[in-house]
Amino acid sequence: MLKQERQQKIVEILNDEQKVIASDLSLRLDVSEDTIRRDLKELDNKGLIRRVHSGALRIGPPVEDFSKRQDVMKEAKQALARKAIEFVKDKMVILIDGGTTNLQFVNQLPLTLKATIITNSPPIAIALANHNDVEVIMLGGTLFKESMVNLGIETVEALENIRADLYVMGVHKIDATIGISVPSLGEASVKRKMVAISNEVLSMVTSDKLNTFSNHIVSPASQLTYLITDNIQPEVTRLYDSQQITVVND
Amino acid sequence: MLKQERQQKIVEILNDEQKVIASDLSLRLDVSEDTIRRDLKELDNKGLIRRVHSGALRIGPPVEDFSKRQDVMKEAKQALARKAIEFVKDKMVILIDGGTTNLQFVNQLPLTLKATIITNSPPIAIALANHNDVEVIMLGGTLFKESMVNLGIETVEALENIRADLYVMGVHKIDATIGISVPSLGEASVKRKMVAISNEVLSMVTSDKLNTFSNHIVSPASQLTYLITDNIQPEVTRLYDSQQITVVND
DNA sequence: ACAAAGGAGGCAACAACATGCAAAAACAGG
DNA sequence: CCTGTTTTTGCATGTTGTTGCCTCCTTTGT
Repeated sequence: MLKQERQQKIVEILNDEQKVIASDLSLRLDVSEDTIRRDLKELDNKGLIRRVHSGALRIGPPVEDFSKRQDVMKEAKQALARKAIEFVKDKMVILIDGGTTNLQFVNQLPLTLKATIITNSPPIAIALANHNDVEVIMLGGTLFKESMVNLGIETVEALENIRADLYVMGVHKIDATIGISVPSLGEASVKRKMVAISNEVLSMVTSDKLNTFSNHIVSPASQLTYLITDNIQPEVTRLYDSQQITVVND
Repeated sequence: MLKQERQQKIVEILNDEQKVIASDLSLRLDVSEDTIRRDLKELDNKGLIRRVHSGALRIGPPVEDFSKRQDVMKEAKQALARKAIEFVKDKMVILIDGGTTNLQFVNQLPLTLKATIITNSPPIAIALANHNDVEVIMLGGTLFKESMVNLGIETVEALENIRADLYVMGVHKIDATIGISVPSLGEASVKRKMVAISNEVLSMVTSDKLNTFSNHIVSPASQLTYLITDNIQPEVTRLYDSQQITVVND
């Protein structure tokens, strides 16, 4: 039995029975109590359950869908996504394009979120299928299979009639002076348009992508409103700060 | 076995079983675990699956009833799909909308197929991610989560400029005299448009859908070019045959 | 306060993983 | 048809993740 599977089961049990005892789980799931405790600790850290002595309690009335919250990403990326979530408010119109980090981001969105989400990435759309109060608008185009996003003039044209509160941009490469760049022309033009029609732009960037660049420039870094990163070097922060970008570190 | 083929299979298995273990896949697909891991990594990067330690998880699970329908009459649907494949030739422009039967259909398409496939269903687009010689064009719209298709005026408008050789229509209900009908208005208008711009129309219909109808009529049955069914009653066949529809039974 | 149960942290065993490399297969161009 | 190149694969290497056990500490209930 997979670890994730086991943790999912714990949450499910907790949804039915509202309290859970570690020693009991150990028998039911056929692992040691130590493992159960570690599971409970992890789930508590994610905010999915509330740990108490001898077991755990259900966190609240809303039934959490666990499958949307699996921990697959590296600690760094998880932290980034969690930070980014804070900038999302109900009733927003949010534009999201592709990328693994963005996918993790939508997986972290609360199921109770009420919003309109516009995306050109089929995997992102599917990941939002369980969010009942999110209206998903899919942008058409030619499927670019490398990164699973729809691109093309149709995509750009469809964006003409749209205004978004927040654009969550997937970033391949970023350099404080050169700007944000991608390896393909099609992606660049769509992203550029998305920046143009959005009030604020947010990007989650792991530190390995900082200070790198590719051949197609999307926009200067200064177009970013929020830069979520796990970088700790203060000079990098200053570099972006000086461009009026809100930098969020861990 | 080709790499693409293998990855395709992994996604399929994951659709059925919602979890997958690397060592298990290694046996089932008869390649080393290293290769499986590389596959999982690639698929994860594309956002098609979610990697976890020791295996991978399905990205969904998609909408509850959508995934439930997956199992129902699966055998029958696969059989129909196999029959339908014969009508697909290289270089065709094929229009496909949603539905589990249609999903089975694209899963059966040979990886070597060279074609343009236009769809308003994100799961269908994703299922085609490994077909290197298929250009996938995704139609935008508002995601209708019940059946996982994009609908709306944008969708209909995008179809204006398109002509297709073959439309593979997902059918909820069909009656020889009443025609083809669906439960929602949005679906009806998109399907109607799709019929209008396609040279030929093919539908796979399991026998339980024959002689049933819903409230929104798409078109008379006579619009169908091919009707693939597992029905064995000759009088039903005659009924459709008399409308110049090519009926294919098992 | 004391005994019993629960929990934290360290450790070892084992499984799963990433990476580099070389052989084999598929491919492209002449 | 042959040759050089790229892709794919399996293996060997060292690394990381997961689990159970152990010890020592903390909480709980009486």
